Amino acid sequence: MYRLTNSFPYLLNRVGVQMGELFSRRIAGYGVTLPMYRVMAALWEAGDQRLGDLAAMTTIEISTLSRLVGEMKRRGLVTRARLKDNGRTVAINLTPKGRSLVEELIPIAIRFEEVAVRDFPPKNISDLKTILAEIYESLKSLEPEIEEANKARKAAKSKA
Amino acid sequence: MYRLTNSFPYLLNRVGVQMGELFSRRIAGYGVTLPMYRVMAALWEAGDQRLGDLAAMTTIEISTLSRLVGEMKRRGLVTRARLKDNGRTVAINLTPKGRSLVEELIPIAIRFEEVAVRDFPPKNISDLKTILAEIYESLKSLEPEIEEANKARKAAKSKA
DNA sequence: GAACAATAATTGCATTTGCAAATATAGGTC
DNA sequence: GACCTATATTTGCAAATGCAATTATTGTTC
Repeated sequence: MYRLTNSFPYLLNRVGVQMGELFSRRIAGYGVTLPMYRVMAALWEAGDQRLGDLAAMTTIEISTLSRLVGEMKRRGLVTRARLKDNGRTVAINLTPKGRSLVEELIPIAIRFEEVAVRDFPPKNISDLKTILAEIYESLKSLEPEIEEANKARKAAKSKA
Repeated sequence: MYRLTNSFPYLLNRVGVQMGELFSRRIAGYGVTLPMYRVMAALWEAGDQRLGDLAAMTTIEISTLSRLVGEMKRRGLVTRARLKDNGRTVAINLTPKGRSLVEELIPIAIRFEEVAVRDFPPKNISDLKTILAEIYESLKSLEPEIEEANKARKAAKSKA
């Protein structure tokens, strides 16, 4: 018998939402939101990102991210500039201010993660991380059947 | 060296967002959103929920959920009624229409989960689920230090 | 090199979200 | 049983979100 509360997406989402919520509250005093932190931490790891890449990296929808980066630029946390050699794209980077801020926040993120995983052997956690990364990749294989299902429905509708 | 992309919340969030996005698209043809599915699946598992309990179960913020349930009632998917014996609370349930709809959608959710986990031995997946459930519980222990950190900041500020 | 297609980012607009305040009801307390 | 407090839900309002359309630039074809 299926139970939502034992399903993988449910368990996943619940932890994700909750950790996000707690972390948001923890960093609110620094004047940044969770999505802002994610952007800064992504840039800290790999700077000079284009908007689209940053969107893929952070799983933030691109138009949302465009505006978010705009706000962060206004606040002096990041730079954004069209490239000389390819004016379609834009390069986003941390400012020194953004860098020093994210370097204050990262230890808090590390602390949160430690608390989350402390009851489990490191091996389990690293396995878990590997599984999560691989599942992410394997989700791509669902794309075709989504299209197909929707196409089928559409066809049925236009016939009706 | 810390890397966002190897952090637990990052890997978690990414899979959660992506699965949600794909599932949303898959069920869009049925005229329901992902949050609506979650509410229906929660009620299918355990009906006659109060709003607050349903919020806790689904990790949907309570005011958002209040409106969502209102919309779902308008669409004939759920019932909502103040209790006779305790008029503060409301009882939310699936209608027959909501029930038959969610029973169409659950197999799709099962299918998605199967695809997600098919590359791993069941033992690993059940371990993973256990870990996720336990992590969720252990997050509660972060609450006090969030309060404390914010209190400390506040005190420092008022002194300045 | 003009016209068209493809890629990248931004913006308009309607919807969704979440905090805080308001409302509704129940449970003490004197 | 009036008054205060606690609990549960809803609503006002401002901010965030995401789709679709638009803008900007590059690449391709003739």
